[in-house]
Amino acid sequence: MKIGELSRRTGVSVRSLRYYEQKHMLASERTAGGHREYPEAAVDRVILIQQLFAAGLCGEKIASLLPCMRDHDGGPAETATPWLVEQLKQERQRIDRSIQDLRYTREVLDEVIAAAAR
Amino acid sequence: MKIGELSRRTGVSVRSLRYYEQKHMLASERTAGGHREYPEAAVDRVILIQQLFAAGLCGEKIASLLPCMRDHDGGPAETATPWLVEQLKQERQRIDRSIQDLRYTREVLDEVIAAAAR
DNA sequence: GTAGAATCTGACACCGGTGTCAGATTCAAC
DNA sequence: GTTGAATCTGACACCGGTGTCAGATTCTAC
Repeated sequence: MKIGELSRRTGVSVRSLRYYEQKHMLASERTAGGHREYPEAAVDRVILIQQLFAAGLCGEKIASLLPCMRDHDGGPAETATPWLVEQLKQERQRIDRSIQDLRYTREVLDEVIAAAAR
Repeated sequence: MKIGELSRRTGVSVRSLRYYEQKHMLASERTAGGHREYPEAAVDRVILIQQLFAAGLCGEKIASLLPCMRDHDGGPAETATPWLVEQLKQERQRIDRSIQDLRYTREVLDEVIAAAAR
């Protein structure tokens, strides 16, 4: 499919899709004239990328992480290098801390909301 | 205490402390010569601000939220306006979604880490 | 008083993902 | 063939919290 359709189907802007490609998170074939052509699987991949962004991973880490993930169509994929594993463990810690922060802040908000309802 | 000590005790840079004041998140008295002077309670407040930042709230929201929080020293504090309550509820939703995202991403990372350990 | 450390203000830069615009080219449908 | 929609590349801007630098002023300890 073309970039416009991928944008519509994922809700991600055309601009961002091009950016993902530039940062090696998303690949595309090209038509004779140079237009991008995506396989069906690109939809899931873009959604995945968004989710990783939402979790605070930077583009570079996502790019190195993606080839190590099992494509849901069963591609065996690469294995993470020791360096990458170390990075991912650190990300994992960061995520744990983030969840704690978010839980705490949610409690704080709930208190204020409850106080106002009284 | 002076700004340098507050910085040391909270781990937040002097620059950031001044920024918090500029954005009305943190108040200070001034000495005759214009230097900032903070009460003991500022330490907790700064830590709280950091936690709210970490949860993704922007400075403006934090500034409007803070006066509605009970100071742990028992100050009765203001009550949130209906507008603010609406904002906070939206933040709460965002936080819920973030937690979900983070949990999912953590699982993804764990899979990749586990695959590499094999 | 005086020196050195600390603080003051104001300005500019950065990051990284995204929006947006311009001008050129290609695609698709008639 | 022709034309309107879609796509291409490249560039510049934004946000918001923070780093950093410059030059002036104030504080603190001797």
